[in-house]
Amino acid sequence: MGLDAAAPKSYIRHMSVHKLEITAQPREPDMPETLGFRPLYRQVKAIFVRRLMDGVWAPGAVLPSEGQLAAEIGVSQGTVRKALDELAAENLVVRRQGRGTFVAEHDERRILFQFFKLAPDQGAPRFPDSVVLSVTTGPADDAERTALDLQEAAPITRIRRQRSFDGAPLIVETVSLPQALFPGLENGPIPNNLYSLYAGHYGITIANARERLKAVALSAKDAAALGAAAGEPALQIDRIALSLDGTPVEHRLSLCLTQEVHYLSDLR
Amino acid sequence: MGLDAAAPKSYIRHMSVHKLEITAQPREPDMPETLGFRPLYRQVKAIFVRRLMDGVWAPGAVLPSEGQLAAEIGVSQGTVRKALDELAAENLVVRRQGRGTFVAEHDERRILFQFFKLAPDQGAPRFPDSVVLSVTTGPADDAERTALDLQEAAPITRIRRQRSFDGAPLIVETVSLPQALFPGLENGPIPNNLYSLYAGHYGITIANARERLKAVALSAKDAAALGAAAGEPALQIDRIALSLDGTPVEHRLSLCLTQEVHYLSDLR
DNA sequence: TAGTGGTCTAGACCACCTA
DNA sequence: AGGTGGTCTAGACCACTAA
Repeated sequence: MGLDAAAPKSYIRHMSVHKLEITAQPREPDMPETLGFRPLYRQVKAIFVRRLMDGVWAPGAVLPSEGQLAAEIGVSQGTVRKALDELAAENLVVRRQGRGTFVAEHDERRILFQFFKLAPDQGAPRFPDSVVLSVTTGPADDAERTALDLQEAAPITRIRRQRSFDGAPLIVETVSLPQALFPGLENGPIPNNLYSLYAGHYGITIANARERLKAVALSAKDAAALGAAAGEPALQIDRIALSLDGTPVEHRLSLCLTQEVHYLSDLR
Repeated sequence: MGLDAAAPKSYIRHMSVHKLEITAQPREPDMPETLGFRPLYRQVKAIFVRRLMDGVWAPGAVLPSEGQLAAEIGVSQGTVRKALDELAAENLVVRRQGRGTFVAEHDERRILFQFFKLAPDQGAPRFPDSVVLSVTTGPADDAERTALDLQEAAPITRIRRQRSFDGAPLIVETVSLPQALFPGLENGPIPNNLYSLYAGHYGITIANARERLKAVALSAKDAAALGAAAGEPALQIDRIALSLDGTPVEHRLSLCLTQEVHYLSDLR
């Protein structure tokens, strides 16, 4: 690690005191001097993200106070603050006035807020029940290779499950995971909250995801899993979930009956 | 207007100099003193939003510099900056280093980025062509009354149109608008970019929107407008668009064929 | 009461743009 | 060259929480 040489001269005096190396990166003469400019607070943020990835700061844990971090890294509290603010904006960290800054957890509250966009037409959003239909392994198919950015035929673990509200089938989905990242997952029990499992058991934090939605007609097989008629319209959700460093680590193809439920998208 | 009395005592000295009144709001004795606390920068932000609503700052215009605004209002540049940063985060304002801060416009670029989430499976996102099928007026139906938070039977203008990529029908939608807010709209020409019309002709800025998605089977009428078969699955998008002050001003019900197109939702 | 994050200020300097 | 937003610092005080 180490902070860029892009830090302005006037701070060098200050920075020369702290523990981080100033890695002098010589620039190409014909490159504008500012092309590689990265603000200090982003470098500090990168240090923090690294600590999250490495498990130095585990989910639920309290971070050191802003003042302590500032002193440790050798920057002002305002710079630490700006770095933490960005992490909070990305839901990687939760700040609570008077208490401290905590590493975000994948509890049901967060998942409901960030990752589960299906809500009942009437009533409050809630977490569905899950029944695992099968857990299988095999080489990645084309869709999985594209989604997960994998080499040909990389081994994949697939979880197929049905999810429901009060016993009424709602979703049938297939979750595809690279075995290299989740070894042995196919042998253990599969909890309802997968992201909590990824974090707790494999040290992989899902940071964000991208979903592509289509309306499709149910196949006979999917219809059977949902107790619906083949050909019935269903909402298809194709999700790619990314870890802290932006690597795609999960592909999920969900089919949802939307008679009494909708997908909520806030355009801000 | 005027800033809260909640401003800390140490700033009163400073604030007594500037032009804004300090409206003393007496508190209930049993209420915690901090319940009504609103940071200075949010009060400043509210002043700016008001100027956007009143058209003092029109779409595309340059705002005064941070320093000028700070001097005018009588707060520090940092406080103005924090207010503008939030407006930029809400896409109400665009900041460009070295140039200035501009009022956001509803040009195609912004709409594509913020409001139009349908993208071709292959190729770059783009704006569809539109053909107006009908413009009608009438009393609000139940769905419109709920969506637009209207009195019973408030008059509504409805625009029904078909949208397509390269002549291939993609969307058939009905846009419902309160006539009170958009008088005479039913008589004029209907441009492809409605939000630009709202802003330019009626001074109404769409700030954000909420969409609810379902998969449905096409009715015979909608299928005809799309050149598709009745019963075919379609993505139904139910949008409520809100103006700067949070008032719902537009309801839009769209039906989309998603064979070669998907709805993109980023989970962050 | 002590400690945390949140707000606010003041001032310096940097990166970027226009002219 | 001059102006704009962007970064960084230093220090004070406020709001909130827990012991």
